[in-house]
Amino acid sequence: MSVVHTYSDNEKILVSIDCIIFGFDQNQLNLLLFKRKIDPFKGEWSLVGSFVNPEEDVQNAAVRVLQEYTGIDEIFMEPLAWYGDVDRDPGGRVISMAYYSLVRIDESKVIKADSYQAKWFAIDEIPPLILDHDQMVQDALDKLRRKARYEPIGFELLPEKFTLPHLKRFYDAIYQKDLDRRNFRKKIISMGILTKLDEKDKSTSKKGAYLYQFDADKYEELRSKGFNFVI
Amino acid sequence: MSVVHTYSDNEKILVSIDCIIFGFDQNQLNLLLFKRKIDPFKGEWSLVGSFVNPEEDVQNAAVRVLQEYTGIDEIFMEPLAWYGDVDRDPGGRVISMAYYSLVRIDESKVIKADSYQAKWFAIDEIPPLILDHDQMVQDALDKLRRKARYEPIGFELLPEKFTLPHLKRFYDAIYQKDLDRRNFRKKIISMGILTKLDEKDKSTSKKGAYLYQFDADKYEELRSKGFNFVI
DNA sequence: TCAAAAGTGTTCAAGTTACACCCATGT
DNA sequence: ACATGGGTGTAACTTGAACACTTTTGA
Repeated sequence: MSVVHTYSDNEKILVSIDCIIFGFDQNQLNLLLFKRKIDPFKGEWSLVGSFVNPEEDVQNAAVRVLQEYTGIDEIFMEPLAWYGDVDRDPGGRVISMAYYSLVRIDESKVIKADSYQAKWFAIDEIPPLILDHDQMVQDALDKLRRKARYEPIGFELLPEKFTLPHLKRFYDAIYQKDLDRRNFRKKIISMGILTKLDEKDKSTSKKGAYLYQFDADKYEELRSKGFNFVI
Repeated sequence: MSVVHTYSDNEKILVSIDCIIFGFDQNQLNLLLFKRKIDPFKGEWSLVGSFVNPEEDVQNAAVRVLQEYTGIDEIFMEPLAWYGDVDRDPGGRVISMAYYSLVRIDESKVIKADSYQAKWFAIDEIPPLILDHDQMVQDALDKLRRKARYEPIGFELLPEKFTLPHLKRFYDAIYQKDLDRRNFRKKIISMGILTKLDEKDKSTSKKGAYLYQFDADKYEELRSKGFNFVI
């Protein structure tokens, strides 16, 4: 009994990955969508995805797709969920694994928007998507909201240098409410994971707001001592 | 261009599910393991699993396996993660999706322990497992610990009727520390999701401890009003 | 000079932690 | 009668929520 043939009685299935790509501009959470290039549903709005090759790790398929479509090398990406119902795709039996990823819109200019007909959509203006992609987006949003509370992943969506009002607008968007400016400041500053810079950003006010940077090393150091990020 | 043949250029892959089955006795978190019946690694300790049939939903494959091996119909089960590296299984390219599930040990007597050589292992006495099953167990443990804090899933592991000391022992085991008896009581009782019964359980003390039941309806009602379970 | 956003401190309520003694009962 | 685990209350502390005024500067 050869090992190689051990599993040969079992039937194989098509496997794909889909990527939910979030961005954040000054006020709004955004989602990157593409016009589908293959049938069925050719020309309709869709997440980006790809079939998984038998010779590549599932995760590599996602990295490959994200690089190809956003042009970004080091992209924040996490597994979300799989979608495995028999009839989820009228094109055939396909099990899809979804990754959500967070990108800085300002770094992703390299997206081949023209050739792929890619477009950023504000989160409350997303058009109907193919298959169960609406569900995937909803699941990704839920996960992002939950995760943003307990881990400093919001910084993945902001520019390297950001102002506290900008950061607050991110949490306002995530929570769909207006946090108290003073309490927010107090809390985030007291964590000691931000570095205040001497520069100001004047793009949203005359007075200008100080720029800050997220200190990932400091965060790791604190975390190893039991610190928990919570907003 | 027929829809059915749209995806036919792409290669299929073997897909399986694996189940991490947790139980809890009086003091210990336990894991149900089985001796593997097929090569490679025949006879070694393993999670239960199965290949996914092209005609069944992924989730149904997990339900099928859990029913078959534990004899329990309505089992608590949630998706955990997928494991998709090319070389994770020397028997062939197999992508596995793992579900973790919580069972009441007292309800699972029907497990066909003899024919399957199944055995409950205390969580700190788990033997080496095949493939990446050790990793799966670790991931499931992490998820269970995180989840047990914010959702009342601990009750899935306890008998229908349980004492507060018993419940506390569950959280002690999860957190690996000794919570304060009085504060624990105060907190869990004040949530208003437990029903106190008139019976006592004397199996662990002479005085006996009152039995309680989890009130799922009440919990749902409170949750819809914004209540958050946190221990 | 004024409109618009940025920055700052204090008070109060609520929740969490720490902690010590009595109760019931089987042996 | 005593050892063992079960049950209860209170005070100190920490954390989160609410809230108003001053500063800067471009137009």
